Amino acid sequence: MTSEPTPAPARSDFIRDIVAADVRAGRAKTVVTRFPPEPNGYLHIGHAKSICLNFGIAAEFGGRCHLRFDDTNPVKEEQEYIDAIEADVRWLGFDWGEHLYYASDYFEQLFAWAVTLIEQGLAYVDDLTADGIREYRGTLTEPGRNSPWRDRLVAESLDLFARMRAGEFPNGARVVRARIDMAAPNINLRDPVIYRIVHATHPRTGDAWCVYPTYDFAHGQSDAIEGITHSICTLEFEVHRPLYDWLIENLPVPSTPHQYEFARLNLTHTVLSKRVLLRLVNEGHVRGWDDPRMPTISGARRRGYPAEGLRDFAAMIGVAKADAVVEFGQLEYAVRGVLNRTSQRRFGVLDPMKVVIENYPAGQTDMMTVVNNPEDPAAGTREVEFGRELWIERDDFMEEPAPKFFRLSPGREVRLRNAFFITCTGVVKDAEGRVTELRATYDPATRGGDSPDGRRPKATLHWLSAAHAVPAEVRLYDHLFTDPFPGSDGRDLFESINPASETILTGALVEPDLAGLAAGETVQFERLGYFCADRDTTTARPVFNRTMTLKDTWAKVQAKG
RNA sequence: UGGCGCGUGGCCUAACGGUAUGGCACCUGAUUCUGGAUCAGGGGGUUCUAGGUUCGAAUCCUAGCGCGCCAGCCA
Repeated sequence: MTSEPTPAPARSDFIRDIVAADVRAGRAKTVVTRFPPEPNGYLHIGHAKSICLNFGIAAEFGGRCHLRFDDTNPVKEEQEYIDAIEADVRWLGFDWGEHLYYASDYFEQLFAWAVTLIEQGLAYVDDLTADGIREYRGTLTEPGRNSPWRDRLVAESLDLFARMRAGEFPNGARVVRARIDMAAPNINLRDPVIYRIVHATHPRTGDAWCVYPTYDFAHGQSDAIEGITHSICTLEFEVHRPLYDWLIENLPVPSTPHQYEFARLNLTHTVLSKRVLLRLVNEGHVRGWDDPRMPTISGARRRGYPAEGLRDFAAMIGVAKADAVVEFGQLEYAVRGVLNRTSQRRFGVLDPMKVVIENYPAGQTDMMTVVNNPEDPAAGTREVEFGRELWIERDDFMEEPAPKFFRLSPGREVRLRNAFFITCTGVVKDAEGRVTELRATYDPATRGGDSPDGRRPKATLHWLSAAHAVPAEVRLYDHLFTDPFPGSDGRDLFESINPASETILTGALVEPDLAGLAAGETVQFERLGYFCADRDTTTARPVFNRTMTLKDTWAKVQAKG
């Protein structure tokens, strides 16, 4: 039996502490959270952190988590994004059950509540233009001034709001604003806009509306309608909380949700901003939202990151309020841990070099029994063809071995994994003097990879039978940005896009059965890393994405010089 | 500058007034048919600074410094 790795105990954090205290004190009978994406782009790893937090808390406290699309801005939102977001959340391993909602489901109620506010003198229709509103808003240091329309008759505002809805006015002609305090030190309280005119077709409501609530007016009220107890969002909304609370207090909403903020995720060597990601896609820097280099959930999936790895990562980095930039290596550590125990091993040679075993009979084929996954005995073994002509990795040979290089070189013996010991007896060179082929002898007594006399070569190499290996395309991936902090210090982040973020190898060779690997399946190419069949793969032309390399001590030794 | 928030080894994070936690990274050793994995051990922190309260401060108070967010009819 395999011992299941004990899942990291869900470490507590300040939000879980708050939820626990609320449950203990009876302030929340059932914990209800929500993940509220705007369908204006694909989800990224930062969203994964939020998804794990919201769904995780709901599960841990026996509550529920809603998936709610914050679709209040039809000019930026699309059905394609809605579909992709649902697929990504599901793939990540979470289930919202019956609780799929849209802010647009509440448009009628939201409109009615805006009317309520107007009736109470807590909101008004403003005829100022966008520029006008900006001028009246004041600055960080100077208070704003009241709009000339701030004290207009309630009846007049009501009439105008109805006509706004009826489509009598063009975009931007008027807005409705909450009537709070134009001198408030918190600018979000200086009569924030709660409704605006947008003549655009909404992905769900079509042309039913031409007035749409702003985020501030829609979010908290949607939370209240759904009975959300803990509305968890990122730090940039902290300054909106007083407005969130003001609206909940002044409206006859059915429940009293509270907002809590945590620090969004930042990762080195990449960018977690839908705006920037959209540009990378639109400007063709990548092949799409699910390009394996993208930090999107769909990109991670195509790259070969398992959902469990992303969840482990989220648990590992924790949740706090301090702005943080997590090293990319920590993500890789989490993902590699999952891949190590779940991936079957195979042989793949990225940069092939021919080896001829001179004392092995031509035309003969031997079947070697090879372990599929040393971490998982249940994965069993497979039979791999061995012959006189083999391929090994070019990097595994050095004519003049560097210090600490203990792979193959003339006169040296190494082990071919699960096969035989071979000794390099000679090299063949081309006109420029470059080694193109090796000659070797094998020791028949070492069949299977062990020597009866106890000899233990310092290196074990992966290999492929030249007569059986199949060609494959292998796509190597590296950081999307060379700069660990793209765009910091005012630099243009597009200038630090890594030109070598993708390297396509067309001359790689793999074990024959890999031609049939289904898209999305991951294997470890022994000694090289984890590779996943890309969705472009075909039996005739297998294509693999390198998810990530193995930890490489030799590379580290080399780097030190 | 006004408001809000945040500063704990290279990175992330814990501490809830009782003498700095854990993970990543790094180093060493063991083990190994992947220079992988695993196991064991190790180095590294004047907890941003300066005052104060207290028997005792990373925690509380004051001041300063640094960083982030807010002046969309984006979210």
